[in-house]
Amino acid sequence: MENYQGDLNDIVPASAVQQSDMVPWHQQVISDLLSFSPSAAAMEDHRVNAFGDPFSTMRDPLLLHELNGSSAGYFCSPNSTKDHRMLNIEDSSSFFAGGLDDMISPCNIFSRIQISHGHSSSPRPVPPPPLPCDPPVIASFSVSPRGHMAPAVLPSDMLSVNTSKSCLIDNTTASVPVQISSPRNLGIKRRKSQAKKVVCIPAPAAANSRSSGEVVPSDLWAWRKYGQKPIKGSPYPRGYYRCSSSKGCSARKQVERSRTDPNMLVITYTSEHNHPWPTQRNALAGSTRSQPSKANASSSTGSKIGSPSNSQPQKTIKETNNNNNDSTNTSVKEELEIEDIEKHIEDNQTYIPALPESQQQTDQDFFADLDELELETDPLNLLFKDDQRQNENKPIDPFALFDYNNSSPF
DNA sequence: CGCGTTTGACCTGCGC
DNA sequence: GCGCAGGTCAAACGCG
Repeated sequence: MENYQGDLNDIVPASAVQQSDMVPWHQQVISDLLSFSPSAAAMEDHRVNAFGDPFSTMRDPLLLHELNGSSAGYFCSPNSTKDHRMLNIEDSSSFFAGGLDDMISPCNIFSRIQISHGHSSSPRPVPPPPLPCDPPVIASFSVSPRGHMAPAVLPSDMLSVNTSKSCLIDNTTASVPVQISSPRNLGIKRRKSQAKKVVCIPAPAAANSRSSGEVVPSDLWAWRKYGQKPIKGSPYPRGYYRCSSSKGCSARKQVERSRTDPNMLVITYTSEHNHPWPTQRNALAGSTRSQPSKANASSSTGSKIGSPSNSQPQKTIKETNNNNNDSTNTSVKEELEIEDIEKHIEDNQTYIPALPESQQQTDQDFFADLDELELETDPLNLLFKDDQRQNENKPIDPFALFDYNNSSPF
């Protein structure tokens, strides 16, 4: 945790993106995801060293931007440099003063998912040009070990401003765009100094809700709920999840609804995954059995909570590893990929790694399945489907990251 | 029977 | 040091 470089160092402006400028980001996202290989651990070290960000090792679909500089292409205009992803806390005042208005106005769909970067060290980002559009629906925060959260993009009604260190998600003071309170005025308590990443996403549709009414967007990781607590001042409880993909994984996330905008879910990621992200569908789906999906019913993963001694091998993980990783040769490949990625970064280009044939097959199956899901009523889905049609070689639905298997998150 | 969720109890950090 | 509130544990329960 000490490698975190400051309180709000990991603020990242979620640059507004102009769709026309974008390489199909979902393709890149998925490509990025699919590029994972067993020797990723080696890469993890590389990334940590390179960025000083433990979260850069995570392949969480909601955090997958961390992978490399090219990820800026997900949410940033190609004109932006990789430095634009970062914001130093020291410059936060000017950041909020001058850039927030711009930053909270991404209007295209790509900005609907905004993830904060843990990278730090760069000067104030250049705010993207304001775009006339509806209010953004995604807010992204990064929480430093001291619990300070930094907004990347926030719905204006979810922000208020104070003086400096932490940003409360659900402040209701709408008069000022952003509230930054003192570290002692944290909106989210934390047990210890622990790096967190906060992502706001639109709450999944009711189809994904549980009996309790809770909606839980799924991502590519398997999460197991281990607790739920009512949060003072919020009418909505907070759910506590831990990664069930791997029994040794310490990754956790908290899911709660925004107090000010019940349609928004605030997901706080804590700790990091210590294993490759699951690529197989049965591992991709959320671990909630109450969800309608049957296709991945066999995906029961993880150990029973409170039973770390569970010695039963995790079928999902084993399969994932077998499929993904064969590898003795991946190290070399990854090294090459890193170089390639870096080159793309320098060129401000989007890096789209080529997939091994076998992996492509698997992924195609996966996305082919996803494509069968009923998404026709979701404009976003339609949009992306359209995009897919236009890009035959990009059979990837970016919002599958939230597990369409369960429902459209939007 | 295995696995995930629920939920009350307990633990722990933080502010006063 | 105390109390509050967030975070975690783990037994009970439900579902397939």
